[in-house]
Amino acid sequence: MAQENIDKVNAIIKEHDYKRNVFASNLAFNKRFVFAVFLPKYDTIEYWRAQVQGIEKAEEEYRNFGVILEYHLYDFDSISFKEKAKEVLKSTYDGILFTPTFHKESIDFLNKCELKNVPIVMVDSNIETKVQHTYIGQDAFKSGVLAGKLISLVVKEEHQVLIVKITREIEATSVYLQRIAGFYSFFENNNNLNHFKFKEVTIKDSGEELLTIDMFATIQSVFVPNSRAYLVANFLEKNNIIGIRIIGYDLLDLNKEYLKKGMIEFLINQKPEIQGFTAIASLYKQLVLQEFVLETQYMPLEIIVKENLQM
Amino acid sequence: MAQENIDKVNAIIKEHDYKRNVFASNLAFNKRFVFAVFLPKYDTIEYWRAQVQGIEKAEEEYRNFGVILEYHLYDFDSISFKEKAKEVLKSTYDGILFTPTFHKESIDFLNKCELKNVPIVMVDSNIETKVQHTYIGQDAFKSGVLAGKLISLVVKEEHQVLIVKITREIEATSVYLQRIAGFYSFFENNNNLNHFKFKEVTIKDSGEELLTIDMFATIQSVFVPNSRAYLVANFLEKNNIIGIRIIGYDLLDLNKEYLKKGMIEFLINQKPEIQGFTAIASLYKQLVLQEFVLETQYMPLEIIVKENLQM
DNA sequence: TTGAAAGCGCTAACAC
DNA sequence: GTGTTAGCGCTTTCAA
Repeated sequence: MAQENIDKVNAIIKEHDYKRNVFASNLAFNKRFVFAVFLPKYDTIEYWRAQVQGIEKAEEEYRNFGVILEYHLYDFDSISFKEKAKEVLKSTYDGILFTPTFHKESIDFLNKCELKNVPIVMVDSNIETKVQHTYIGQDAFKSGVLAGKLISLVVKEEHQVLIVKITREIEATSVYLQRIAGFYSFFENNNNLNHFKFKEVTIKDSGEELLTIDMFATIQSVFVPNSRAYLVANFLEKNNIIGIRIIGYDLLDLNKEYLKKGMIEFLINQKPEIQGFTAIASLYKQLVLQEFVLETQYMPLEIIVKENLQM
Repeated sequence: MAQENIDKVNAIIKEHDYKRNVFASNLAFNKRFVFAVFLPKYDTIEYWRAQVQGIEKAEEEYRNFGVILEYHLYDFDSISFKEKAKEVLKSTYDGILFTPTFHKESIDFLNKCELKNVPIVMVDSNIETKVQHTYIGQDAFKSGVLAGKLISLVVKEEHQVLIVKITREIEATSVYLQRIAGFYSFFENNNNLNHFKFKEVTIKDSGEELLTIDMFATIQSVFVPNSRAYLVANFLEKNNIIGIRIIGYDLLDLNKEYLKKGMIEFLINQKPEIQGFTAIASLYKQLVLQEFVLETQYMPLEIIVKENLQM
């Protein structure tokens, strides 16, 4: 058809506000949409279990609409990651849901995806790349700023904050570093808060036994920039240290327990279930409904205290 | 067909995990679903504007699926309410979205709806009735408890809280009364918090001019159990009274402004857009997808401070 | 490049 | 009560 006529048709379509009938279209199209879910194994990591719960909810909701998911879940090491990446690339998918757990390997994976021209949705943490993709997750820096604010609310005069970094990853791009940066920036930008002092400790490999009573000697509050707040709470509880306010991240069962007990004051939730659900929904909208979707969807930063914790 | 055969067919359906093809089904059914939106006029009340924004988003999302909305919006008085109620009942709708603004009139409306056997979704506040319906909204009592907690966090030793009731409704079932009940209950259940004293003032008709400087003489914090926190913030700002923490409800533009300025400390958000969206989605799921939906969906209680306010 | 026709899986109307 | 069939609006295929 000549371009001229295409334009004419489009004009008429627009004029009459014609909308394709989704039912007829998809019935005739008669296609299944198969998405790859390429994530860490969730049976070992509670955070990812929540993401997958959201994904499964979406799977159920969209199953009738021809959406099928195939899971490729790796152990939390780069070798397993690369293995599964190969698997994903071998098959032909209509869309890919993925999180950049290992930086270099992820870049590599994305570049290979680009060649196959498959829509990609990235969850949990973003990555700098020219490869076109949708991001659904938190704004880590801002969540650190929020943590700073929350600490500042419960203040007494002289106040010392301990930042406890408990981590096994050594990635320089890690989310928790952005959170800490945001945390400090809050106090820098509010210089009426100069009665705050900070101390940092770093503990490798989730080893609670590396915490010592000395660390908490002059401390009024603790900031744990990842999901391990329960380790600190547990330590303080065991050693009968009271009156220290803990702020942490993520609604893990253990964190929730200490929140209920009052040992943890605040948790910032990044809504992993919603992330997972939204990610699949985003692929569904792009492919099944052929709708335009936003490139970046930041999750709202949810403040959870004992009183608004959902069971 | 004999019951025996029905059972057989159902057994086979189950065995083969047969799922009706939604596309084919709705294409053949070839029906439009028309829902009535029966709410207060949103051009005068910002809270309802947000609800309607969510409704419109759902309208757009589901338009392709045969969903059509018809709006019946009333002025905030019972005469207008009754008028529009009559309108709604005259037409034939596949579903009704509604909020019980006026108690007696709402009961009446619900009873008449029941005769027509139309699915009803109620938003914002619930009502005790035997008429089958879905409720989507907040847990007002719990939100009051949460407000209590938040006040307790920012405490100094001797602390006096002023509860400012600014309202035009006199309904005994009003949401704000449940919030106040929840608020007090928080302090009753935490009797280590007995250094809190409370004072109440009631102001009719959103009249800011009825606030006086005396009211705030010995006050460290203010609880406004509805969306009028901005009136108090404005008064304090004009009179140069500083150091009083305000906690209120709802992300109205004015409230947000004072939150940004630091004049309001906390806002509890009941997510009106999400309520509106969810309400339409619920009708859609019941009718178009013929799915089972939950009878009650409480919105999460969202704590908003300056640092996690979304623009 | 264009036109005609089959058929996607289901519902509703109709005939038996 | 049961079986048959047209047709919903679109995509794809095949023929011209």
